[in-house]
Amino acid sequence: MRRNDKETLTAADWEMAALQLMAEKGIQALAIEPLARRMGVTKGSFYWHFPGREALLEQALSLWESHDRRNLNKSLGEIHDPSERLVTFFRRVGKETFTHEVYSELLAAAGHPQVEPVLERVAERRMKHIAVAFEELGMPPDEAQYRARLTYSVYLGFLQLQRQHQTPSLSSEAFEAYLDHVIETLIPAPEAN
Amino acid sequence: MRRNDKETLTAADWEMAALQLMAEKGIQALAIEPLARRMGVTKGSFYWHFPGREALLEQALSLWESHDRRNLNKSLGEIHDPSERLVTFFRRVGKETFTHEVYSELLAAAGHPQVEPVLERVAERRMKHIAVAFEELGMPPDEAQYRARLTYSVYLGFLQLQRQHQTPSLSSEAFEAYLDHVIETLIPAPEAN
DNA sequence: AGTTTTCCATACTCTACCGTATGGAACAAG
DNA sequence: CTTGTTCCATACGGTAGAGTATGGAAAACT
Repeated sequence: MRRNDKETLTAADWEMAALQLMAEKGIQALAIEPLARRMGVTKGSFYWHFPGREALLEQALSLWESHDRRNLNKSLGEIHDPSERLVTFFRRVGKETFTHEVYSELLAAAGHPQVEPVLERVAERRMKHIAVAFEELGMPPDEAQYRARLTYSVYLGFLQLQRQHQTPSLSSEAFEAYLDHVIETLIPAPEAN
Repeated sequence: MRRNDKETLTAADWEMAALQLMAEKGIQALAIEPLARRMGVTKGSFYWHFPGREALLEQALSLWESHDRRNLNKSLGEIHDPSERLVTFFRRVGKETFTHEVYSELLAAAGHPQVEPVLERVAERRMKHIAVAFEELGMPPDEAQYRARLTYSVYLGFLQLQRQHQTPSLSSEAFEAYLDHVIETLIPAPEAN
């Protein structure tokens, strides 16, 4: 029998704590000893659950990616109107804060050998998702793909500006006005066609 | 009299080499000892020219920012047609490779206390520049500002995708086609009005 | 009860870098 | 030629974190 109480830590606990730390201080701050201190234990614990830092990062990234994948398919997949689906995509930047904070830090670590493939897959999935929506709005496939890349770039750029504190507060009316402009510019009106 | 030959290093040499290293490996790789090794000297040299790592970074950032500022005012400022000016802004991503490589690495280091203010100023300057162009195209100030932010976000997102190797080669026709789409979507046609 | 796992603490070693202290070669100035 | 200045090398001490080795307490099993 395992001790399932909270007296002892599991590998999953370490992975969650790792994501938490990454969301706050970035991936370069993911170090074993500081993390252990934060969890009230020593690294002796860590090295029992994981062979090393690399493995922890690998698992944490994998955990995050599957969360993200589930979000994409479930939350966004259930919206039938493509126009509304695209709008929701932008609005989600404000919600799901944690997932976005992690993503934002991962973006800063592109070039890292373990992070790079994750970023590539996630961006690919999301852009395909967006391209489909534009096709459903009547765009030819080529244009839909370009528009999807453009749309996703806008999203990435917004995250970057957010990191630089150069974006209006997400719940302000300035943000809403900007969002309206973005939607108007990028998403074709459904009834004009 | 100073020895002006190449036997001895200057502070400017260190700053240039620092930018070079940052462009290649990122700002977190800017360490004194590795940099000194690269330059064929030891850190004894460095600590003669600079009080510490912070000062070097400060100077290097300042150097880069003034380069960037000059580029913005000179290269882009001389183009009178606002439409062409905006197009040129996007096309410059391919040229001026070094400046963009540095910028790309700086973006990854947003949140760094010394980097953050630089990024804010640069983005602010550029977005104002872009907003002016949109105003010259007949947009009301509010909309021009939104469109400028949107345009700059596209640019930032493109840089990010480039870091992830998810952008077509800059000299391919796929890139040209995408660029056409971006221009068509973001920049209002001059003769339609 | 005795033994075996499980989980973690402690105490090392090792590497990489920062910053300092000091000496010394080369050149300039007198 | 001597002296001072410029520029750099060498050697040292200090910090932070990675990974290893080992012991030990507590639970789980038999």
